[in-house]
Amino acid sequence: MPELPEVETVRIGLSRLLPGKKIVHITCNWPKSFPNTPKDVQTRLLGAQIVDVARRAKLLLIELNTKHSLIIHLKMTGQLVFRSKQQHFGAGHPSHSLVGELPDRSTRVTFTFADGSKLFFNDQRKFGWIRLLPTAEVSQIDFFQKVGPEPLAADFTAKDFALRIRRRLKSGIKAVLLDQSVIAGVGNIYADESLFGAKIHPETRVINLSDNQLKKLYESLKKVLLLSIEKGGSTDKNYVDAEGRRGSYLSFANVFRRQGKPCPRCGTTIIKIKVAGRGTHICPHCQVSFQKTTFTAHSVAMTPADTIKQ
DNA sequence: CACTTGACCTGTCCGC
DNA sequence: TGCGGACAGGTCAAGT
Repeated sequence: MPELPEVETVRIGLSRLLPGKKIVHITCNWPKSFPNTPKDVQTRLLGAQIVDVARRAKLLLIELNTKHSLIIHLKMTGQLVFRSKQQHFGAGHPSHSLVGELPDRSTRVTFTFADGSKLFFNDQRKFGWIRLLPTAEVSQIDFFQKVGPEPLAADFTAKDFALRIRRRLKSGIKAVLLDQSVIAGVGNIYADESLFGAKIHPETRVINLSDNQLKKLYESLKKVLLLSIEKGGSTDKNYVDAEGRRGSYLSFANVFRRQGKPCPRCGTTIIKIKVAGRGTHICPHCQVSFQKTTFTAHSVAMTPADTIKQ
């Protein structure tokens, strides 16, 4: 489930390994994973050298010296694993790698470089994709036209965050966090973790969130994203970094995949519910709805849905 | 407009 | 043991 921290971890690894590499060969056994025409590949990609590796939202951008870029979305089960010539022949794969000999059953695309090293695009569920585009056109694709700001950008303030979240006043806050056109890069794991950190129930309507709650959520979101990047992201089943290593954030997670276990703050058993069509993990004591926290004990507890109906 | 559902896919797990 | 079905969740498109 690569989200911002996982894609950023891959970017950090690839930006150390790939610049200067010259592409000499490409194979693809699932055309939907890399739908460019063979002619495009032949003229725009073979012989190209990698200049830089960048990230925007959950997308990786590999810039080439041919005024073209590769855009890669890992979706749920995508992996980009680099192997040097030594790792590939003779010495075997590195011992720290979670991934065995490559290519394997899930390998969709293989890039071979002039020095004999390789980059493998593995994707068990085939939802991910790679596309080749003129670099000048990258910012024009639909996704980049509508995607929201980077939550970790230095100039992205709590005020910016609140303004963007409040464009969806009637929606539940988790659905809004997951909406890539509001804020870039947040998926199921960091939505749950940031809401827990801010003590907000994921079904709370945005209209019922105070300035202070949104400020807390902004801080909580940035905190979990930064911690996860520090820990190399979250590996549930599939995710690995550019060298095939797992991320360890999930052992620091407070609620995600911890249903049945005690809340680290209050000890109440964490539960899993369904919100916005996603599995959602909450502490039912810490994360109560806005009304329940602001009305006195003897007043009638109203759910956010009740408020909307009135 | 906001929300839900289905599509894209495969591997895993659960119950029978 | 095998089989059907639910589930996992990023994004888009279509339907309510």
